[in-house]
Amino acid sequence: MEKEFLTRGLEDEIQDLREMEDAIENWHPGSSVDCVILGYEKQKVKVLLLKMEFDDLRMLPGGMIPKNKDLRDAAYHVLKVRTGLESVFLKQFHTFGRKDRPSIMDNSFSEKGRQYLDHVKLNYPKYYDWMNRRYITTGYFALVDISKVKVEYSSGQMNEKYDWVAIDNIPDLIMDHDRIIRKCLDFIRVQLNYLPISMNLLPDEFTMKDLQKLYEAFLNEKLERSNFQRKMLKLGIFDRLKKKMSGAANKAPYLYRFDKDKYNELVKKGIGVL
Amino acid sequence: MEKEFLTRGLEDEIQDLREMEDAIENWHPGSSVDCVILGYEKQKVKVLLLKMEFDDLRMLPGGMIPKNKDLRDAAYHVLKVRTGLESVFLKQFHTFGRKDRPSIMDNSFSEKGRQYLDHVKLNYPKYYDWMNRRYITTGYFALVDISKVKVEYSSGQMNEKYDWVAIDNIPDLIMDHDRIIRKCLDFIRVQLNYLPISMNLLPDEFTMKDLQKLYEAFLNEKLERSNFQRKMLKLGIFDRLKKKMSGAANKAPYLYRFDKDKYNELVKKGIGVL
DNA sequence: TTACTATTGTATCAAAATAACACATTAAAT
DNA sequence: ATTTAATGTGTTATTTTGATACAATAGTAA
Repeated sequence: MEKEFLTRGLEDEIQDLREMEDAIENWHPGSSVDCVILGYEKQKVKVLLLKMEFDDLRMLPGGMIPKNKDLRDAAYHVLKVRTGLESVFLKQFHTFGRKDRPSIMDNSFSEKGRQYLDHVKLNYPKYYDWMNRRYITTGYFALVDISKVKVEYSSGQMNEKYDWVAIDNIPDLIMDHDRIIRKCLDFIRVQLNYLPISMNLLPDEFTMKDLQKLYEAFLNEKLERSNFQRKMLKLGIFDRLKKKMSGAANKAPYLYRFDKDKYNELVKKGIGVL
Repeated sequence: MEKEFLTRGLEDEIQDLREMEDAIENWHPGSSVDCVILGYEKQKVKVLLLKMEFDDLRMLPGGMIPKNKDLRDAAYHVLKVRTGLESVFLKQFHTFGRKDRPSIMDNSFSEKGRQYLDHVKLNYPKYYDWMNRRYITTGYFALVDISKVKVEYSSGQMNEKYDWVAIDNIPDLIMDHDRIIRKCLDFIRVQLNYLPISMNLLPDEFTMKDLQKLYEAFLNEKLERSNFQRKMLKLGIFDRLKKKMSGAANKAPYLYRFDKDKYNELVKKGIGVL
């Protein structure tokens, strides 16, 4: 019976669910974190979405709060489990606490999904009950370099696959995860000029054009090239390197590097966020 | 025994504590809200602080989250109970979730305070236990007109008196409430120009000088008078009224009124917050 | 080699926003 | 009527922003 829902093998799944049931008593009740992990690839801002193993539903990576862990560290843990990254930009942006926030069970599951849930309900009632409650979730967003991300085969649970999805093309998500992403992007847009987005989302060396495209992807509008360049350079947080061997038939652009020290000075002065 | 701690009378207190114990099962576990209720008086920004009945400790007004209420409405409820006001500006600013957030019991109580807590512990162990756990609290701030506030004799609990305290002179507070206030004020300072502070903190009619002093109180710096005036008028959200009969020996300043409709237009355009 | 192309780095100029200061106005005090 | 102190507004210089121009150059095609 169990086997047919379990692509990872019976033992693994039973092991995971048992561990979950045991872990429950070590979790802070009623609270969770969800992470909007953002990257940048092919001139698109993308968000890391998970896909449930037993259904086609997509979700943000999230997790519970261990009783002996800071809320922020719970978010960091999610990030590390999902991306393998540790010291990246991570920031709280909002806490979602509507009374009618749907639980993970409130989705329209496929036949297979429903069967899996019935299975869990029957065999792991404590875990099922725990998941089916109201949660107040705190949203964090992370800015990461996609090329450095190695998505681990994550700690069991109900999801497996993952995808980087462009923010202008988000599919249907479970619960209120679409709202969480929207709120996150609004938050970022408002304080874009005070965030070290190029430090995190771009590779170590990049051109002004790369930087501009990144801004345009977030703001969803075109910017004027020469004025943008002037503004960025005046910030004084970019180091200009040697020329780039651009394979294009035009003047080769300079490469730049984000200067963390100079950015930190701005943060100290109250400009910029960390 | 009970009487000696209870300034409000034995029956009231027992009634309250019993109600608390009964209410516990209707509260969302592990979460709370705290409200930084800000007003403006005598050219000072002030915050509403409560004082415990049985000790000299001060705290922010806060509360639990009823299971059938939105997080935001829980904050609204606190606001209404404490100020009698309903439709005022209220905004979430941060969620505090450190694992070592002190509980309300972790303060250095006076002899009287300790006796009271022992009393509660002995007679209302369920309530005592509930209060002594870890909470993840979400901070909201409200902007209110002090002159319109009528502090109700609040729903029991451990606090009674209240005070409007200038933000540049905050006394010691319980738990991490000082940190919550600091974070709140930082938040406000950053987006001061996008908040309708004059709508809420000032009386209906005010002078440019009043407005400037309010800004200066938040920013903690002097502003240049004529430039400030020009900037405010250009916003187009203030209606100029007749002259004021200022009792001072100088040219009488105009009175202004905050124009909610014009402000709402700005909000629609993405400028300003509601 | 040379001319051409597309894009870059920088300059220019007008418009708008900001900062510093000047000055005439006026309600109340004398 | 005169004085005083703060207000409403104006002026000027400085900085920032927006729009456009133009020379420089890596590659392409001849």
